Amino acid sequence: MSNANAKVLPLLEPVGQDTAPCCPPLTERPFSAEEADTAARMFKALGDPVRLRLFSLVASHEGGEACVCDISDVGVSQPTVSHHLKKLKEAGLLTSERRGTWVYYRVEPSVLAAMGRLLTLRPAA
Amino acid sequence: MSNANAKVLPLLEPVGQDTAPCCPPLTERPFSAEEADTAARMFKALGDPVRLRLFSLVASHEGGEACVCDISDVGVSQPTVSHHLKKLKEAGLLTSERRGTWVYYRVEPSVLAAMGRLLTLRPAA
DNA sequence: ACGCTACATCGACAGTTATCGAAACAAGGC
DNA sequence: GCCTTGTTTCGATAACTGTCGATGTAGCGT
Repeated sequence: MSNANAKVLPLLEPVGQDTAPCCPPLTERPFSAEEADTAARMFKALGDPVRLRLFSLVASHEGGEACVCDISDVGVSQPTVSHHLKKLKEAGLLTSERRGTWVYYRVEPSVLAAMGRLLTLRPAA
Repeated sequence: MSNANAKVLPLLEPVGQDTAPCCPPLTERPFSAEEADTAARMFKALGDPVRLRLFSLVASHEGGEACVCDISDVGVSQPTVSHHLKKLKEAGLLTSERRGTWVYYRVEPSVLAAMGRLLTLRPAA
C-alpha cells in the first residue's frame, strides 16, 4: 500500500503566501484548458453536500483539525465518510496524519485562499 | 415551455450587498445539511472544466457579458455549450438575455461574492 | 496471543452527468 | 412567403459518482 500520495494536486507544493497557487481570478481573463482543469478539480471536491459538511466540520473544529470519529455523524456510512475524506485529500484541500489509533484531518489554508482569490470580483475596473 | 425559471437558487432573490446570501464562512461553524446542499450546488456548477472556462469567458469579457457565439470555442459541440450554460444559469451564477439573434450571458456578482465569502479564512482567531 | 476499536479498501449497484447528432425553434434578410 | 444563421431542445449512450456491506489493516489493551 504505502500511501505514497500519488494524486495530490501538482500545483500544491510551490504554494507560498503570495505566489499564485493555481489561477488568476475568474474575472480577470479567460481560463486556459489547463487552468480550468486544475481549478475545476477543487471546486468539484466541494460540490458534494456531504463533502462540504465534512470539510466544514474539520475547518471549524477546535485547533483546525479533527479525527474521523469527531466528524462521522453526517448521515452516511463510515466507508462513505472515508471515501469522501479521501476525495478531499486528493483535491489537496485536506491533509491527514495518523496519531495512535486515530487519524486527524486538517485543512490546507493556502488552497482555501487560492479558491477565494479565484472568486474575487474585479477590484473596481 | 415558457421559460419560467423554475430552478433558480431559492436564496438568490433576497440577496443584498451585506446580507448573508447563503452560508457563513466554511471555517466558522459546521454546516447544516441544508446549508451544505445549497452551497454544494454552486460549487458543483463550477466543478466542470468546460463550465469553468465558459464562466471565465463570460466574466472576463468586455462589459461583463458575452453572447454564445463569442464563447463557443472551448472544444465541445454547440449543444454541449448550451447545456453547460443552462447549468450555470440554474445554479444562479449566470443570467441570460436575448437581443435579436443572439443570447447574451452575464455573471451574477452577488453569488460570486457569496462563494468568495464562504472560502474566507478565519480573520485572525 | 487475542480481541477490540478506528479507519481504509474492495466490489457491486443505482443514479447522475457529459457528450453527441439530429431536429426544432427564433430572428432577420431576401 | 422561404432561406440562412444562431441557439436551444430531444433522445441516446458512455462514463462517472455516491452509496452501501463486507472485508482488510493498524494500533491499543488485556
